[in-house]
Amino acid sequence: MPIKKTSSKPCVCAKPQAHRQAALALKKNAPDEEELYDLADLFKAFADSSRIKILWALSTSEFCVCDLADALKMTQSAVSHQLRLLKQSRLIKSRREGQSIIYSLADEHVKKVFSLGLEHVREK
Amino acid sequence: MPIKKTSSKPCVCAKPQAHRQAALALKKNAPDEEELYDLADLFKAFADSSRIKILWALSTSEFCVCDLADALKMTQSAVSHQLRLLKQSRLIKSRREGQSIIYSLADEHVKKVFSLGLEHVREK
DNA sequence: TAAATATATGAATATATGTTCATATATTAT
DNA sequence: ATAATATATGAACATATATTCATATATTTA
Repeated sequence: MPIKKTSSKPCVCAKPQAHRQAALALKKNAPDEEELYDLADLFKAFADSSRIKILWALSTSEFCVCDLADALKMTQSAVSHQLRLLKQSRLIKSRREGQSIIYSLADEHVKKVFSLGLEHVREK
Repeated sequence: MPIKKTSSKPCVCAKPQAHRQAALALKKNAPDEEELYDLADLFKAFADSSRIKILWALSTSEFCVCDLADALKMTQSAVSHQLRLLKQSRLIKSRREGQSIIYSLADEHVKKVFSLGLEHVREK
């Protein structure tokens, strides 16, 4: 990773005093660096329309891979790759059932995030 | 955009009947294609650690660009580029105040999404 | 008006990521 | 055991994107 150059010097902006105090408060109260990375990673899982579709489908019912592919008009391979990412993000879980692997949501968080997001999108 | 090949034929999976019905229900009740794209786009705005940091900062206080850069150890240019994306996503707003442009959250949705995400990340 | 400060932006670059293709692995049926 | 079916995965490719660098624009100050 390259070394990030910071801005050369603090600006003389409209609210220097207020911002200095706010910046200090930031450093004290902010979630630590790692937690913010995890948070960004969580949202990355939702940040692709293929995965959104998969998550939406799984929020209505569990599915095996090929039925997901069929319902979402995606190739089996593409679905499988995305399922792997979603599982790594702990958003979904799976179990084997004969030849099939059945995928489902890991918990209720996905539905909550989903509906909150939809709320925002629909407000406009 | 390339033509997506779908899986060649429906599988004979463990729960064909249940999944056929679920797939049909999906097509009837799913948010339309465009809405799902918008939803993915919304989460894309949260899906980068630089933007997450910016949003976190703005959830505690309004800031001008250079104070943001200073507080987050980013270059002024990088911050400005990201602020543009966040504004396009309607997550933040801005006003001019003298030489400075002051940025702040557009509404309470960001905080809600944020805290819901943190909840998930912290549960593990 | 000229200089200084704050912000925005286009081009270039490096990196990340989504899909495809080919193929490997695992389970079931014959 | 062999064939068929379901899923997973590595490599290659195309695209998206985050940052940097140089510079443009806008406001304030001298």
